[in-house]
Amino acid sequence: MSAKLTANAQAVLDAVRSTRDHLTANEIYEIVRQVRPHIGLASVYRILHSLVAMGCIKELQHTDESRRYDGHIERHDHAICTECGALLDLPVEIAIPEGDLHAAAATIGVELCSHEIRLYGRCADCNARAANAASIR
Amino acid sequence: MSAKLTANAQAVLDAVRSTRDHLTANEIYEIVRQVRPHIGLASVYRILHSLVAMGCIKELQHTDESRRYDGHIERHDHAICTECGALLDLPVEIAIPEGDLHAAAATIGVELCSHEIRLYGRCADCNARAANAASIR
DNA sequence: ATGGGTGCAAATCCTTTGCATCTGC
DNA sequence: GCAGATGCAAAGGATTTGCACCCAT
Repeated sequence: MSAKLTANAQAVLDAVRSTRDHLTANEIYEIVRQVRPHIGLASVYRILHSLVAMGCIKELQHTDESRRYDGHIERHDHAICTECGALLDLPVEIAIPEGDLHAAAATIGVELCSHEIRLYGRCADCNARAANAASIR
Repeated sequence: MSAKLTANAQAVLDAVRSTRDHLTANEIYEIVRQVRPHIGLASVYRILHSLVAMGCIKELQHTDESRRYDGHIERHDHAICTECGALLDLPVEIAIPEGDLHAAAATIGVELCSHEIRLYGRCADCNARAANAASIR
């Protein structure tokens, strides 16, 4: 792991940061390819891993689908659609007293370093789709 | 999907519920095999999917590793070790005002149905290991 | 020249599917 | 006898690895 990014690594990082979406390795590959046509998918994977290790980006877990990456490392929460599986960023922060978090972590001996809240429910798109389907019949 | 479980499905459900650990499909397969030696891995996968669809168990997303299953469907939070990746249940509930959750969900049009808090930090084992390594040198 | 980064292709791992058979009703 | 469940093997995808090559230092 070098402190300085290679051109490939820089391109990958830019791609991940270029959007608020959560991209898969493949999507990132496609984007980077426009700038560095010779890059291989394997290198994208290798670079993503090292960027995660360096803390430059975060790896997310997405229900059905494959691993996704998030270039926005400030703490933020997510909402996950129970219908289509979309993983959305929450633009607002949900506050929890630090003490509560630490106390909970302490019960199982975990040294707390960060946290995330995940909301589950039907996303706007799926709600619309459901409303639509209902009105048709 | 039948309302009544087949013997295979029952065995899978028992296996998932037999522990507070979060098992992978393979681990579940190994356990179920002791009771139903003829079951195939494919059936375990099929059964896990239908149990999830029926809401009997939950599917979790685990950073590095493969999909895992949780037989305890009451709402509970998790802690994830940033070192070894262990996914632990929190025995205590962290309270968040309902209103805050709904308000946050509303900002992106999500119809809230449940939520989960994830704590990130070093687990007890990894802490011990780190302390150990430090004392040796 | 040396070490790390890279591309390619092959390998691996997890999960799903096709299909013929078997089961309970 | 039928519909759904099952086992097996093969397919499918995503990710990783082996290896030779190339580049910057």
